[in-house]
Amino acid sequence: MKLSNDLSPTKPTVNDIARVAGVSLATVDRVLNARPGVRDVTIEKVHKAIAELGFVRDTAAANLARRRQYRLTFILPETDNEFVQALESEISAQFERLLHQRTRLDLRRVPPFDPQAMVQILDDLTAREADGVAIFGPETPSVRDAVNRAKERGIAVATLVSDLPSSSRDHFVGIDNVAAGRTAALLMGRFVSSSGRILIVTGSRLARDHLERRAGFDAVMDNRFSDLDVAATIEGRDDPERISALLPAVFEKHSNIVGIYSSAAGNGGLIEFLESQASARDVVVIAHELTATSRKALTTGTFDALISQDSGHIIRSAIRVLKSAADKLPIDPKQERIRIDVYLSENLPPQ
Amino acid sequence: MKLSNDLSPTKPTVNDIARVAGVSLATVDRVLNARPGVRDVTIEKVHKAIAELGFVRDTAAANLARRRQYRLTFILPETDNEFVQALESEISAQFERLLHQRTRLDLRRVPPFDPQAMVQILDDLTAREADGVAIFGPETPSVRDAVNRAKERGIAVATLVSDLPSSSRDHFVGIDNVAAGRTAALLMGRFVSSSGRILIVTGSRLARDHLERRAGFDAVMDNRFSDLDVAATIEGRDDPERISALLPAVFEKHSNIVGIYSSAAGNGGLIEFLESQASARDVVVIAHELTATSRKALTTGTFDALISQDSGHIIRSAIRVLKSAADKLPIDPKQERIRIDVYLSENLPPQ
DNA sequence: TTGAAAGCGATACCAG
DNA sequence: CTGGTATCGCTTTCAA
Repeated sequence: MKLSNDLSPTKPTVNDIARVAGVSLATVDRVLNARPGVRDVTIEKVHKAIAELGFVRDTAAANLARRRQYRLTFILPETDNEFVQALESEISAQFERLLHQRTRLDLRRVPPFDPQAMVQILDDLTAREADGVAIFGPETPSVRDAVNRAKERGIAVATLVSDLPSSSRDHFVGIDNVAAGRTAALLMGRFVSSSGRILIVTGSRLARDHLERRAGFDAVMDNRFSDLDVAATIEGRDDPERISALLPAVFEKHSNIVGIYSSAAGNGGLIEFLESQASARDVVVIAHELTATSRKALTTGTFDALISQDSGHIIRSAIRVLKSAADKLPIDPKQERIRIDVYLSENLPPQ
Repeated sequence: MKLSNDLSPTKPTVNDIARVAGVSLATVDRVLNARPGVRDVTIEKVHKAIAELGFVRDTAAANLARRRQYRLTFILPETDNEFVQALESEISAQFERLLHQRTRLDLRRVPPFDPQAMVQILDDLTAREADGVAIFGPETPSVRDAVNRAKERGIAVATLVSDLPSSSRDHFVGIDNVAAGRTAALLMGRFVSSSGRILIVTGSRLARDHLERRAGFDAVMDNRFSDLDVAATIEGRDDPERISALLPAVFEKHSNIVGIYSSAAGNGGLIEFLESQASARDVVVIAHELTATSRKALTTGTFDALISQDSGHIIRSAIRVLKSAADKLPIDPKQERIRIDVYLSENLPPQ
């Protein structure tokens, strides 16, 4: 580590380069920004001076001179799902702050699980009105193609929460959902004290995140906890009403349910059912996302653990990542890694 | 939410204020920076213009004009403890990046658990050589007083990992260690399958973080898992050799140890002992901090869970917090909250 | 192809 | 007390 200690190690500026290379400021700028109209020999001279001086451009000054404005668009599903609401509220929290940092955020909502609506907005977005776009939506070929078209128009694209790995998106902001499912399974296996059946409540078959969680969960269950049997699945479509309506039949059919893995949204319906059902008192329940509802369920003991991803981190990361992509600058992978958070009743954040 | 959509909402600048208030740029600057020598009526005029236009100063431009340099000093214990090493490596990772952002980092090391050495450095630090200092050290009255003196000299102070709540430090960057201990106990109680004794390996009685974890752990054990008995404690002083030397006697004395809570550093010694001891195969082990060593132990099954705090987040947060304190600007509490991470073998970050 | 000079939004020195 | 003006580090016309 070379944590130098010089008190005034004056960093080289464009002026220094111009002087050393024996050219004008304008030429230095042309080379720096790869603008045309400079002879190769001149380019060489400038590059040499840059290397020699160890010059790194001051982004703040550059953005000031350039009057750079970042315009970022978020496209989220229009739903009252608490996790999505949390994402929205993080976006508006950043809105104010970023206004004073040359960054303007725009939020669009599309009907959930509706690929066409997403495609529509994506296709209507021009590079003039957005430097980057972050989307949270279904994984379909049409969406993938729209993403690729947006990229070709010069718009940076990030996928949020649920990835579109087949597309040319710049970055995925979210967790490894297979690992999240595996983590849920591991906790389930260790928390359940007797053998029995496990019930899974999934979301939609169009959502890659839901599918991946399910796959991870099943894999660990099969390999490691053979005394537990994944016996039933409800496709809840993130809808609390639907979930609470479907649950009674499942519990009637299977007598020995010892665990429930709620891998998507709509936890309200699950909680309502569990709290009205004395026989479900000892069932181990593991769900996703820390929200007001799930937090309460964890506190009262209805839920045993939560697998989560930090909505604030996701939004801040998406913003940083899109800015970097727009400027073709590298990111700090460590800072942008979204953790698979595990919450128990004792490590909940304050409030 | 008012996510406006104007394409060019030209933010007001100091020039606009000067024009509207009918004064010069210099006067606007005086008022903006609360400099003396301006009549009250003039101040009023300027303030009115500022409010009217909704002006917010562009920090980047201000820092450019001011040639603002942030000088931040980190003081860490000089130890080969992996967690501290991770903090150091995060500091040097930021060093390069920040060099191009008008920020210079300086790292000083002091002998561990040595209050006087810390006091010395703190007292020698002048406001000219540091805008802020982040310290990770023991909690003693002498350190507390030195922190207060540094604050009085105009240096921003943040405590890292282990707090000094009685001092006038600006901010604590780390986790709630009582809650961390409680979380460890909850996992312990749910993972252990039979009744028996629990062994605790602590660090130092001078370290507030270790004491707090211990208190949290004991509280939950007592209240919630009465079939488990915290029967023995080793004061490991973060020293692997010492820990592996002390363990055999404890295991000889107590036959039915079913769980070990390693609440401090020095995990290497614990792992060495456990892996050489066939009888310890089924002991549930919960330790702190994700490091290369603990990661491996979690992967092989020697450890069952890890309670951790993200070293990258801690360093980045300390930097943001100290900068804000130096500028007397507010922070984003949500972004600065360090999470109590729970790691199981399935949710380890890649690599 | 190249250079001179005028900003970007704010600060600070020097007069008056 | 107040104003004019150079400057920070970089970009961007406009001419040459």
